[in-house]
Amino acid sequence: MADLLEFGITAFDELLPRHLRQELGKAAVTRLYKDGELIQRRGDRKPGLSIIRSGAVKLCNFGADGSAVTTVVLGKGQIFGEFTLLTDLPRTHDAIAVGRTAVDQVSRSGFEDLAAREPDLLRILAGSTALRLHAMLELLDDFRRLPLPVLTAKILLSMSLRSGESRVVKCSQADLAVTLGVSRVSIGKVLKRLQADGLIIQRYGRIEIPEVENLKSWIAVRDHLFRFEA
Amino acid sequence: MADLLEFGITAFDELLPRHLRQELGKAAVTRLYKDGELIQRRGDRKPGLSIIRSGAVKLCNFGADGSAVTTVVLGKGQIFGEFTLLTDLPRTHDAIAVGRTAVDQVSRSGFEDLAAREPDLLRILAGSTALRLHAMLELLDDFRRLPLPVLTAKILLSMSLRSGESRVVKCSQADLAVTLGVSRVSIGKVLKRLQADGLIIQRYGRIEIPEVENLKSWIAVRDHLFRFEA
DNA sequence: AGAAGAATGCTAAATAGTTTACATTTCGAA
DNA sequence: TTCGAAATGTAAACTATTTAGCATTCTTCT
Repeated sequence: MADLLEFGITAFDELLPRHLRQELGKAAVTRLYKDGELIQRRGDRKPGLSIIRSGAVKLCNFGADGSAVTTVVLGKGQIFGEFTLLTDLPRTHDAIAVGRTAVDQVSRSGFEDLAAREPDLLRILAGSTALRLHAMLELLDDFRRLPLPVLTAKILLSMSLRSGESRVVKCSQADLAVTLGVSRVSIGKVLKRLQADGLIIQRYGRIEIPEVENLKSWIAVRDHLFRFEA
Repeated sequence: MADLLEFGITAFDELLPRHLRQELGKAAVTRLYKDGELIQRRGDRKPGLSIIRSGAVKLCNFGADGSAVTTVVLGKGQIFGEFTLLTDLPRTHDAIAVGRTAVDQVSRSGFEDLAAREPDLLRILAGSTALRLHAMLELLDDFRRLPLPVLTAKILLSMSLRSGESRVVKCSQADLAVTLGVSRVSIGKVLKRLQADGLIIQRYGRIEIPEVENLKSWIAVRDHLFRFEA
């Protein structure tokens, strides 16, 4: 499974100054999960903040009929559960470990105590949430506006920048299809076109981007709102 | 112009306790705008919080070629500009008044002063942002998963609940088309079907929903993730 | 009441995307 | 090294959506 969304957003943990990161670590209990293990269920009333230390976590919704939708996959340094601290909502998604995963759990009271001593904490949490909201607004615009090939290219670009190796995206066609909400056949056709234009190279279970700059300018020609600041 | 998105979300102003609302009012300068008047430009560096008192504000992005995309339309009690308080971002969108509009502007320093005296303020702002993020995550899921007729019905339902009269949505087919990112012809066909099923009545510049419950159950049959909590 | 502008209705041809089904390739584990 | 699972390639029939154009209806303003 590849990173699906929330690419290119500075992780919460990276926004924290060192001393806050340490304090938060003291207030946390680390738990390990195996691949596929359930971390929380939608509707759970145990409030708290969860910080991913290693591995990844996918947040899903399950329908009455058992069908599942993955809303987002979060990686190292990213958080979930902040809704339970800031609002009265229960856990809004099922959370499932992707690969071996370590998660720091900070209880509501642990968070409240620290936030009372360190007012910056709440501000950083709010800032992190605001950044994510901003990214989602832009992403939704893209989904509404852009034809599939351009949207695909843009998403691939984001994914490549988020991953360490900026030239390789680990992601199957099937994953991409789900992410973009289209069929695998359509994605196959689009990728074929992008490859024919020399923008990507298709591999087994991954996609290579030989020249990131070429991809950027290809997108820029087709998306008048494209700005590159990341 | 109709409300486009951000339906059904409790407005920031409604989350404030009375005394905070008053304090914030004292720190604010109210400005009036005519229909279509520019309130702010993307990239403006004047940080502050803007609270809509009456009328509406649309947030847009303009492309290099002059093309415009409306990201969201906000109504009474809703806010914008909070990104400039919580992050280092400049104003992220152009803001344009829709109809005669009054906006309270609270400067960054005004907000900071009040937030220092009233720690709840920041918490409520963070909660409001979190609620909006949550709504956006669900909305993006809907865009990816749902066939157009179901998505259309769901959006109409949200819009109807947000408006005072819950049985009427003021919205042209062209507005709806832009909101959903499809052509007007497609929307026309979808609405025709929904009308044939007795779920809506098309009028000139508005859509009526004779029985909200019928619409809900029609959606529930077609969207296994549909939950109605609002 | 009449005119103008806004919104809707409708059609036809072209394009895009889905579904289904199966063949082929790649990778990793036995 | 062989086998099986996962991923990709491809094709055909079908459905959905777009584009472009014009006719019609509704509303508002004068």
